[in-house]
Amino acid sequence: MSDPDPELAHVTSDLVVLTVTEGALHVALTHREDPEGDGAWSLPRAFVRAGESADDAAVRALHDEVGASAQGVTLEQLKTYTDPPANHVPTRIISIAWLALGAGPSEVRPGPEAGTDSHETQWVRVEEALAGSLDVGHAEMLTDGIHRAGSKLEYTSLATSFLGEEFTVSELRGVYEAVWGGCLEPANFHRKALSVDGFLEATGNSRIGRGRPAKLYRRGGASVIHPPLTRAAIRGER
Amino acid sequence: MSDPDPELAHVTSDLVVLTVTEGALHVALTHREDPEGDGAWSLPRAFVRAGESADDAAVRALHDEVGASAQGVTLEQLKTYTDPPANHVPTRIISIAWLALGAGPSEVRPGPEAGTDSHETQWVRVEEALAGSLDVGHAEMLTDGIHRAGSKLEYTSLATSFLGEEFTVSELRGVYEAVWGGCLEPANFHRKALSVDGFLEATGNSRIGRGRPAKLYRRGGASVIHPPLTRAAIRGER
DNA sequence: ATAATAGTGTCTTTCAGACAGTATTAC
DNA sequence: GTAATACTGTCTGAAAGACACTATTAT
Repeated sequence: MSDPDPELAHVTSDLVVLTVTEGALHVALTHREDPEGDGAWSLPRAFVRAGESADDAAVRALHDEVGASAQGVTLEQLKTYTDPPANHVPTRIISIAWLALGAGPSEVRPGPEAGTDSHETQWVRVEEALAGSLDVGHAEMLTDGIHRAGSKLEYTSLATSFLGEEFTVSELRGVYEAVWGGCLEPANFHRKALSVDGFLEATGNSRIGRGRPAKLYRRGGASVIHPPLTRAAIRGER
Repeated sequence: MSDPDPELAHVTSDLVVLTVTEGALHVALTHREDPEGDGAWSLPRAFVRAGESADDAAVRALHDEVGASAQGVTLEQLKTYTDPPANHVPTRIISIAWLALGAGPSEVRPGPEAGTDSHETQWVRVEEALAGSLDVGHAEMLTDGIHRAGSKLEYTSLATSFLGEEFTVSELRGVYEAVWGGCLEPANFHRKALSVDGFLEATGNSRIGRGRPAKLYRRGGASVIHPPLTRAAIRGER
């Protein structure tokens, strides 16, 4: 491994933090206040410090910039991005992208006076985020994260990470519909979701709404869904 | 993103190069000749140089250490490893692991006199590689790579990457059996593999063997298998 | 009652998996 | 012929998807 020109680089952990609110998939973005006014949006990120692993940095970014603890948050490495090789920055930065699910937006945006420093993190609909001006490379990370989340919904119990302690089958279906971007047959989804061993666990409680009250469930012990909930069942636009 | 202590690191691309020979899954390993005699085995790797992307380094490692061109080789990023944070090396090294499929062992081991420098790369059965003394972290990369390859066989046409230009359905089945570590019902596999649109394309040729000659196929245009070839069909030991 | 949502019954079709049976070669 | 491998036919059971139907609330 004789190598004439190995390069030194800074390393960051960049987070694709996804959540489902109001039936739509949202991503956490930070707004860097550019002095020139036209500040860009970017994913929450943190440099990997000495003695720290990339995981540690990801957890730190989650805490400092999103204001969420790593408790109950699914954190999974997505991919590492090394392009562009050199812009005009003195040292190269390589970015390890992470997918974070389960950091709900309830804690964020505590009001104008509560913020200690400027973690101006906002939850933006993913379509808007992709249409707007994201930092270089961050759009790719976001689409990669959405695709990964979509795949994992099929064969893992990941969808429950988007929800609170107790949830209804409809709310669970809403997660699938938001991430996959389509409609699912409520009746078939209901049967299917309950048929998977260890996916859902009845709590005995109910939630009243506009129609018949829905039973509440918590996530079960299973992490793999078999047979999978296939994306093929999506119908129509939304 | 005020960060008090961002660390500089070297970056390497480490390759998990898998192939199927003699019905068994093999991995390419390089033997570093340690002066103390007891040299360790490690995955082929290359430092990411200035102006180079991690992909470039992976391709270079594939060429220099495995002696394969990137032509026809499926190269896919696996994961980035940042532990251990600091051993006694002055600068930290973070490793981007890649999965490489399709670099057959036919070109390697050109005989003792042909090697320019010591790319003493050998193909080792994965069970042996995992049992032996791999470099720190490389065992984890190898198991991650095997798992990833196994998953991708289910829903992509990746298996054909392990084979040459023309192959029989039995040879294809052999790939699945080697990677998944089990037996598949030949009759059902045959029907299933041929039923997937765009997976296999008949060439019209045949290969004679011990029994009835088998028709030859080349890979078709499809990259996704639907419905998937499920691992659930594995039976028995081998 | 009506609307709305939750949940069940049931029918059809598709497909996986088992395995019997046929085809084509080498010996 | 036998052995061996390639391939086809057919049966069965499980599950997906469609959709009609019942259940339970708010208004």
